Amino acid sequence: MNYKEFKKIYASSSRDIAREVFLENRDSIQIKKEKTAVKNLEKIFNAVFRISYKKGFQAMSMRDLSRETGMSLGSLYAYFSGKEKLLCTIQTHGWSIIKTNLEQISATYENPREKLRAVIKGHIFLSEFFSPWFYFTFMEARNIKPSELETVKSMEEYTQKIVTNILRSGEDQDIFKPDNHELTASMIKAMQQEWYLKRWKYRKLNVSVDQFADHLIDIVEAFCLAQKKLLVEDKSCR
Amino acid sequence: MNYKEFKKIYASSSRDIAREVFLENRDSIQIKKEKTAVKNLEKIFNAVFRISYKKGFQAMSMRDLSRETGMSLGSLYAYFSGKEKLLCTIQTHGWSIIKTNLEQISATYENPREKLRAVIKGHIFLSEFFSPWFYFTFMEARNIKPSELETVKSMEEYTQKIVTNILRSGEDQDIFKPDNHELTASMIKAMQQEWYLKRWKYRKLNVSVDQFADHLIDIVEAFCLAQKKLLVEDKSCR
DNA sequence: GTCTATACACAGATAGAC
DNA sequence: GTCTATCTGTGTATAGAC
Repeated sequence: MNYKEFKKIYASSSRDIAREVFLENRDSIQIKKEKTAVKNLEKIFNAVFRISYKKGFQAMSMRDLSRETGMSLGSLYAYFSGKEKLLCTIQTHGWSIIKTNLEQISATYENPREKLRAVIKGHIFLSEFFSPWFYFTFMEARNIKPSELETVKSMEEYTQKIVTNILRSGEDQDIFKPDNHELTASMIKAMQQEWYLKRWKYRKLNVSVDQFADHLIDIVEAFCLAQKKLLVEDKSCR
Repeated sequence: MNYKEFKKIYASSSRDIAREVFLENRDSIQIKKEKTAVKNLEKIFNAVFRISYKKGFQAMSMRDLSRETGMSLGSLYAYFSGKEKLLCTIQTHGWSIIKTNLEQISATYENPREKLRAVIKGHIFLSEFFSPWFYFTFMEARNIKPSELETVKSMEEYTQKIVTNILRSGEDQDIFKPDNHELTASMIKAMQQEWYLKRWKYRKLNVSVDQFADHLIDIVEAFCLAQKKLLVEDKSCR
């Protein structure tokens, strides 16, 4: 699977996402007309991403946001009870995007090697597709209040556990060599994160998301595949 | 080389660092007595790191800093002309720590394989030793003003180029296999960053810096070493 | 549902006593 | 060299007109 194919299956527009958020927060949002609410939520999120990318969420003032969205301060507060709530909504929904999609991908495959590939690629493609959400959830994680922080930390552990488990079951089937899988999973995660944290770098280097994902998988497989089988079975899964 | 040995060679205390900063900024710092200035600079930096780690530099108020250091607002402004300058000083010095030390390590080795190992480990050990500095330079990079930002970006490229060049020269000597070395260097960097960005995770997993560094090197070598030579020369450099 | 005007808190920064 | 007191701008948030 490459990114183009991935998009066909998973594509959901930023409008769709805004609609999800609207439905989840119907009671706390003062605007009741779905169409207007969704349209403005989309505008707000995009503005938040643009501003926070440059100077961070904390440094973004509500006046900045008002200017960028073209909406007044009063209107903004009709959509969110405050800046804190806005942050929290984006964080929570960001994580739910990651979780939902990753679970779906993971469930699609059985064979550990294929599954590992799918999950690694899937995560990268997701992060490409929802790149502002991914960047934001990572960079602004520090700013959420302690009570919500637990949720975020457990999400982090959860996505890592998916990979760890694949490596472990692959070891049981003699497909992957035995090792500290938790540590390997962390390294994989670090490389995946690289894609959305330093996207500007790869645009400059002219590296496509497919190239990046393939390179990452090559690295992982060079390390994880049981050595003796490497030469013999190399072509089996390609 | 392991972390313990590394420390013996490169160890410089946070007091030493504070002294370096003092000497570099003698003219802009109002306090002229070296001993007091250095002692307080050290206190300020440590406080900045503690507070920014939790909520980010932007969210830290000068009053927070005053409370944490036990110094008054007035005193703080005798050390720095403003919050912006404080940020800039830490960023600049952080990068100079990285650059100086990495250059030194890189110059010590000749053989590409050894050199690659040394540079990878060196970077991780450095980031362990100066972990607040590394974390801060990464997370607060967005907040510096555009004019200084160029310096920071070029530093980023510089450290990556060191690794790219090692891989390239290793390829010329048939030690590493041909590949997109720029991309590989990026991946290596991402994994190195993982150590100081998610230090809490590894403390929790009980993974030592030596284990982490060795694991990373294993991954890199499994991928980079020219395949045919792998089995034959495996023990040569260990 | 969206706007303008404004309340009130707190930020960064400085002056001047000690 | 360090402190307290204070200036001034800007931040978040709300009230109430349209």
